[in-house]
Amino acid sequence: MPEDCKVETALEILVGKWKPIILYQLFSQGTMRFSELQKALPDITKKMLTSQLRELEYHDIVHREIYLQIPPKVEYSITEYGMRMAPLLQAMNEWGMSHIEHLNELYGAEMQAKR
Amino acid sequence: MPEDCKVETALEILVGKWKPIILYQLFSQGTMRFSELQKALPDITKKMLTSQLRELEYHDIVHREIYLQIPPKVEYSITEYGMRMAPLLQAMNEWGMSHIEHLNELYGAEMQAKR
DNA sequence: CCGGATCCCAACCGATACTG
DNA sequence: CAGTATCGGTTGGGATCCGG
Repeated sequence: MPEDCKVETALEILVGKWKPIILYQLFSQGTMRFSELQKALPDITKKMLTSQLRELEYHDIVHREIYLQIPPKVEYSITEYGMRMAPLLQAMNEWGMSHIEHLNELYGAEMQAKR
Repeated sequence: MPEDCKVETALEILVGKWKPIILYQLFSQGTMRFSELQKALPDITKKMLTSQLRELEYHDIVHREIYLQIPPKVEYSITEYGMRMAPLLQAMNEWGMSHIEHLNELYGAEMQAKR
C-alpha cells in the first residue's frame, strides 16, 4: 500500500532551499555560531537561516545551545540522533554526483545539471 | 567546499508533490499505463501527473513508451538507469520510518509526523 | 549578536475546460 | 485515452525594518 512509502518523510526534513548546505556545514565543521553560519552562507538572510535551523531543530537533527550573555551567543550542532543521518546524506551525495555525470552523458556537458 | 555537496541534486529529482508516490507505484507495479497511474493516485490531476512524469523522464528515471493507436496508449516504466535509484529510495524509506518513531518518542504519538 | 514581524513576489499546485 | 491550455489560489522564500 502506498501509505507505507515514507520517502516523503525523509524528504520533509531535507527539503528547504538551505537545509542541505546548512547540514553540510554543521557536519563538516562541527559546532558553529549563528554568525559563522551566516559567514559560510553569504547569500542567506537571517530570517531564512533562523527558520531552516528551527525546522531542523524540531526534527531533532540540530541542537541549539543558547548562552545567556551580552552580546548573545548561540551555537548550533548536529545532535546525536542527527548523526544517524550521515550515511543517508552520504548516499544521497554520491548518487547526486553520479547523476550529474549521467545527465552530462545524456544531454552533453554544456549544461551544469540544471534541469 | 560547499559546492561539493550534491545532496541537492538528488533532491531535485525527488522533490515534487507526487514524485515519490509515482516512483513507488512504478517500482512496485512495473510498467503502468497513464490511466492506471491515475487510478492508483486518485487525487492527482492529469496535469500534475503529466508534468511530474515528464520531469522524471528528463532525468532518465522513467521511460515513456507511446503506442500509436486509437485510442492512444502510453506506458510508463522505470528505466534501467532508474533502477539504480532503488537502494537510495529504500534507504530513504527506512530512514523515514524510523524517524516517525523517533518523533513519536519526542513529541508523543498523538500526532502523525506532521511538522 | 541573534533574531522576530511584516510585506511582497514567484514558483508550485489545483480546478476546469478543451483536443487529437 | 492521454494529454494541453488557462486561470487562480496557496506557499516558500527574499527584502526590509524593528527589538532584546
